[in-house]
Amino acid sequence: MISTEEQILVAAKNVFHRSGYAGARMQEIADEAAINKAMLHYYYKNKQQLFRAVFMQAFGKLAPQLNAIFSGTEGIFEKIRWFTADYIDFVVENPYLPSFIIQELNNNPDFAVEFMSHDGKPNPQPFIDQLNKEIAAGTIRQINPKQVLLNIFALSAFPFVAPVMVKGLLNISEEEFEALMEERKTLIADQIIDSIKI
Amino acid sequence: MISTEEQILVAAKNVFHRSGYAGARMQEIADEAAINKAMLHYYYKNKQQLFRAVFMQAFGKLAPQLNAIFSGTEGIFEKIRWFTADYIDFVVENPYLPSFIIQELNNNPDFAVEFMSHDGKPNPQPFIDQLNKEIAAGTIRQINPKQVLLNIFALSAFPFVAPVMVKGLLNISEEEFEALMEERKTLIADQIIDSIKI
DNA sequence: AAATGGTTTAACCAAATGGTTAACAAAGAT
DNA sequence: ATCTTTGTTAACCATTTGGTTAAACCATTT
Repeated sequence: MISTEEQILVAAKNVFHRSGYAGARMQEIADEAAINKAMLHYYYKNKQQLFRAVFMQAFGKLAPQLNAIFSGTEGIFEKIRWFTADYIDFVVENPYLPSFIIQELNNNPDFAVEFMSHDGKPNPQPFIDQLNKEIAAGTIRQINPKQVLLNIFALSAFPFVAPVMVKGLLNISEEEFEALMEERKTLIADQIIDSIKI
Repeated sequence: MISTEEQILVAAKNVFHRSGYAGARMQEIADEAAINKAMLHYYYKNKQQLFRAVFMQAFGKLAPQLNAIFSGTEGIFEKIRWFTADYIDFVVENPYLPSFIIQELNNNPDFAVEFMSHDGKPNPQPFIDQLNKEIAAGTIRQINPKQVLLNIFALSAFPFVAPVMVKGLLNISEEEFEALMEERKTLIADQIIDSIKI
């Protein structure tokens, strides 16, 4: 049997991911957890605290993915291939995560700054240094490392951040979407590597 | 002197873009428009109607950008260079637009399907056909046109969809961000063209 | 100047919402 | 066995929120 506290967290995750902070209702979370609304406040002081727990858990899942590419010891091409495939695999299993995190960071500026100075925040500097070193050594093209990083994120994350728009515009079903994402795991890496290799 | 109805729309745009549908408060919109709350309901039946007006106006600004690349008569390379530069220029002036549209499409599934069957919805088929023709003619590489389209959107839009996350992770100021975007106007196009040209 | 019609306001209302309380049950601890 | 802590519930509360109403305002027409 799963503990009530965890039931709450699971329910809260579902509701917050589905509706965002402002759109989520405490009653809806209680219903989804099949418990009394008062229990929410027994385990978590208030909506903000509950949200914080959900958000931190969400980001806690994503952070290792980012740190892998930032701090690993592998070569750059290796890292890129590895990250894009891993990231897409992971996000297919947790489709609401990217849009949830990005939306809430956008909408709660005060929360965002507090969070951005947090310990768990991944630091891309090692990866940028690595790119600069390769550039200096002449092994890759002279491209702004921050642009490379941005491209990796953009190509990997965008379809999951804007799934409704993407499916709507491309006029594709959920299955076609997943097939596209599968194809993307190698396609993206190839394109990024092509864009930096000499 | 600007009409009250327009004052309301401007204020509503600001508040909705800032806080999203669920987070927006009618009182806040009234305050921002410096009018009585009852006026909102005099000109627009209710919150949903007001939101619809704002959303349609927002998408109405973005649609021409998309239709340009979808239905223009230019060559593909030309189109890509033109679109990326134009899109970034436009979005720098309207920074909240992409995240607003994508967020609301994600959060209001019923609204999304209704909207996706709307007339104004851009149709990418001509562009996809164009890519397929070039592939058949052997003038560009054999790449899934939908992936190309997705890449164009991802690379162009992502930084504006996740500005807080991007600025936070890359640890850059607003000015640096804008400089990056300026650089991106040509960089993105080069990369996409590189990825499809033989 | 009286009537007309659109516009604006202050006050009000019902429902929704986040949160609390007090009683009660279960489970350990003494 | 009894006391104490922890978990759970139903009822309740204060505030917020979207929305309404009726009266006042004001420009134009008659």
